[in-house]
Amino acid sequence: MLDAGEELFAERGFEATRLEDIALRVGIRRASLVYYYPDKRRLYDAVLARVLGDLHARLEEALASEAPLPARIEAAVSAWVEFVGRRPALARILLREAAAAPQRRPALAVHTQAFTALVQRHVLDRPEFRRERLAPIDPVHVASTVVGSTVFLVAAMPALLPGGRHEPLGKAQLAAHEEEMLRVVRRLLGY
Amino acid sequence: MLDAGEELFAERGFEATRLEDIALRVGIRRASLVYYYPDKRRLYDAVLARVLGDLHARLEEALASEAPLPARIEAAVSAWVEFVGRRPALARILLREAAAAPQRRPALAVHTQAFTALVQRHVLDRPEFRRERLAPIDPVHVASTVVGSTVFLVAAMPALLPGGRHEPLGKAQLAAHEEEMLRVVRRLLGY
DNA sequence: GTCTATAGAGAGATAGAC
DNA sequence: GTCTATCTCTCTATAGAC
Repeated sequence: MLDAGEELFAERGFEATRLEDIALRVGIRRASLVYYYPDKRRLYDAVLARVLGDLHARLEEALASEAPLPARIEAAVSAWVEFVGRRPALARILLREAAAAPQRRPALAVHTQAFTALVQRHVLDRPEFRRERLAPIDPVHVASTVVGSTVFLVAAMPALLPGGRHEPLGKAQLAAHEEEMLRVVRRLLGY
Repeated sequence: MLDAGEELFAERGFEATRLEDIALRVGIRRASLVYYYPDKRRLYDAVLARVLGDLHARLEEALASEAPLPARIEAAVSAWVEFVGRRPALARILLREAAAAPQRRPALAVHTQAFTALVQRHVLDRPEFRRERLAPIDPVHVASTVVGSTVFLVAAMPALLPGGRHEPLGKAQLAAHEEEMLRVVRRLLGY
C-alpha cells in the first residue's frame, strides 16, 4: 500500500495521482483505502514519512560510526547515492517537493529539520570538524549539490540514454556518480 | 499571460494549477484564456516552448562564438547558471519534468532533442573536441550533473537558508555555484 | 476580446451493507 | 476489512451575448 503510493505519487505527483490507481495496484477498491488512511493527504504523508525515515536511519548508521570524520562523511555520501539508486521513487518525490514553492511544502518541512539536526549532531558539532581547514563554502550548498545532482541523475537520466532502457540506472553509472560526489564533497570540505 | 502561466505551473505543477488563478493574475476571466489558447495543455506547451526557446537561444549564442572550444563550453555553463538564476521558474519546471515518469513527458521530449542537437553540432562534432583528452565520462552524465545541481539549488535552497529569505538566490551564492559547475565540467572533460 | 452562464466529467469523501 | 452506491465539489470546456 505504501509501496504503491510511493511509486505513483513519485511518478505522477500528488494531484495527478488517483486513489483509484493506488487501490487497483494493491488489489482493493478505492473506498477500502479509507480504512487505513482517512484521506489522500495522510496517505501521502505516510509515504513520505516512511521513505525519509528509512533514509534517515541509513544516514545515521553511516554518520554515527566510530570511524574518523572524513570517512564517516564519505560513508554517508556513499550510502545516500546507493539508497537513491535502489529507490528511484525517492528521487522523484524530492524533485517534486523541491519544485514546489516553499510555502507549499508543509509535509517536507517537518522532515528536513530531522536531517539538518542529524548533520549538526554528527558533523558540525564535532570538535574534529571544527579543526578541519574548510573551503569557505556553505554546507547547505554542499548538501544541495550532492542531493540535487543525484536525484536528477537517478530520475531523469535513464530516459535520456540511447536504447530506450529505463530504470534502474546501471551500476557502472551509479558508481561513477558516487565517485564524482565524493570528489565534490572532499573538495568543498577542503580535505 | 505566458509569464503568469510560467510562474504558476512552476510553483504548483500542471495539475494543481487552476486556469482561474492564471486568468486572475492576468486580469481577465477564465473563459477569456480560451481566446488565446484552446486548452490548458496548449497553454502549458506554449510556456514550455517559450522558456526553453529562450534558453536555447542563449546557449547557442555562447556555443557558436569564435572562441576556442574550452572557452565556449565554459561560456555556455556560465550562461546556463545565470539564465536559471534569473528565471527560477525554469528550475522548477525542469524539476517537475524530470520527476515525471519518462512516458509521461511528451511535452519535454520534443525540446530535449533540440538541446542534444545543439551540443552535438557545436561540441561533439567539432574536430577540436575529438582531439581533447577526455576523462572517460558520459557527456550525458556531465550535463545531468550541471543541470541537476543547478536547478535544485535555485529552486530548493532559498527556502533552506536561515532568515526566511526566499527567492531570488543571492548573487554571491550563484557566483559560487557557477565556479563549482565550471570546475566540475573542466574536470570531467579532462582539461 | 472579454464576459456570464452552464454543461459535463472526474475524483475524493461518506454512508452503510456484508 | 472490503464492498457498492451516492453525495458533493471542483475544475475544464463550451455556448453564446455584448
